[in-house]
Amino acid sequence: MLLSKSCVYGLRAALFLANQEEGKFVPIRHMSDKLEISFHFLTKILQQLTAEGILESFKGPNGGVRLVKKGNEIPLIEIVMAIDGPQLLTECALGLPGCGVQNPCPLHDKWAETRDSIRDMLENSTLTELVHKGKQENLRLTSESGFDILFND
Amino acid sequence: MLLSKSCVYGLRAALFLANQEEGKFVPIRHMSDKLEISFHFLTKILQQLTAEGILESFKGPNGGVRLVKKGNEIPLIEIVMAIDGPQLLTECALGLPGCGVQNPCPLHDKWAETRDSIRDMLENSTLTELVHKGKQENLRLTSESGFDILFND
DNA sequence: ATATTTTAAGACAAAAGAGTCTCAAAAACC
DNA sequence: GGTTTTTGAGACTCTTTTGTCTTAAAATAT
Ligand code: SF4
Ligand code: SF4
Repeated sequence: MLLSKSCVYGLRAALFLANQEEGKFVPIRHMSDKLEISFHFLTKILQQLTAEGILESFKGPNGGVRLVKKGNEIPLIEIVMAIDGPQLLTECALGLPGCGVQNPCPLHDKWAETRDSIRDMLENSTLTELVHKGKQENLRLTSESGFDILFND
Repeated sequence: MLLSKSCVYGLRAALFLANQEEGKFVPIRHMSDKLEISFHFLTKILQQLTAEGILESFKGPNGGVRLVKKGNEIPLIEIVMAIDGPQLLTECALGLPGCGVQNPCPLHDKWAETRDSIRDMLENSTLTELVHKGKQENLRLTSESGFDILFND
């Protein structure tokens, strides 16, 4: 898998938050219900995002979690870096240690292209952008079986 | 990681074989030594490739393993499919089950592009192609620490 | 103050991936 | 025939990822 499960869940939660009223704290429980992710697992993941300064949290009633920046200022790459780290963009297809431009393996050129296209995708898509696209096209964020349309609900 | 460890090892071994005299059986032990991969682990992986008809094996002295087809007829994708299966090209970035064109998630378009670029890379590079590139540019296939240059050795 | 709601932290368990080991089976050589 | 060399098959262990659970701490409300 390109992204870890944690990262995918983090992205889904971030998209969910970007679709909420700005500045409002959203309880993790609410998100875990809507997104069909284990509450405790999601909590752990969002704690990482909080630690990285992407989310702010607030305890107690009316508490929850919210985006620090506006959704249109957060490219997907920020979330991916916070959870999966930079390996995705530094690691190589053949998994050789110490790979680099100065001593590349035979796959380097093609892989570098591909990696760039992955980076482009993650850098040039913001949360808000995807949310808007989701609303316009009535897309879903949860599983097929869930019938729980995130956008426009 | 994009590819599993098994898949990476399988690819490295396949490149190694493509660089050997055509039709010669190469003992797995020899490869595991050269490529710095655990013999038993590599054996298990190559057994998969044999089961998939990508390799032929022969037991006993002078036995070993060899490519069924010529290296220039084997795109990387064949090895990847044999070991990691088709998930890489069917799975989605957000990991939603039942994803598809008819009911896509908001990331679909950009991810589909990226996935295509991965498929292109794997379909349009043959083993021989990479071996030639490796020879021309004196590239390596093993780790930095190993100093064990595969090509031209 | 006390009870309630929420995140924080971390122990714990289950599942998957990576790697090791043992023994069997086939082929060759003597 | 017996020994050696090799792959085949599968049990087993170790590690990482994924997921669950428990307890603490902060905030609120009554
Ligand atoms: S040289 Fe390029 S393709 Fe090879 S391991 Fe390094 S980054 Fe990956
Ligand atoms: S719709 Fe596209 S991006 Fe979304 S899960 Fe399916 S394949 Fe992936």
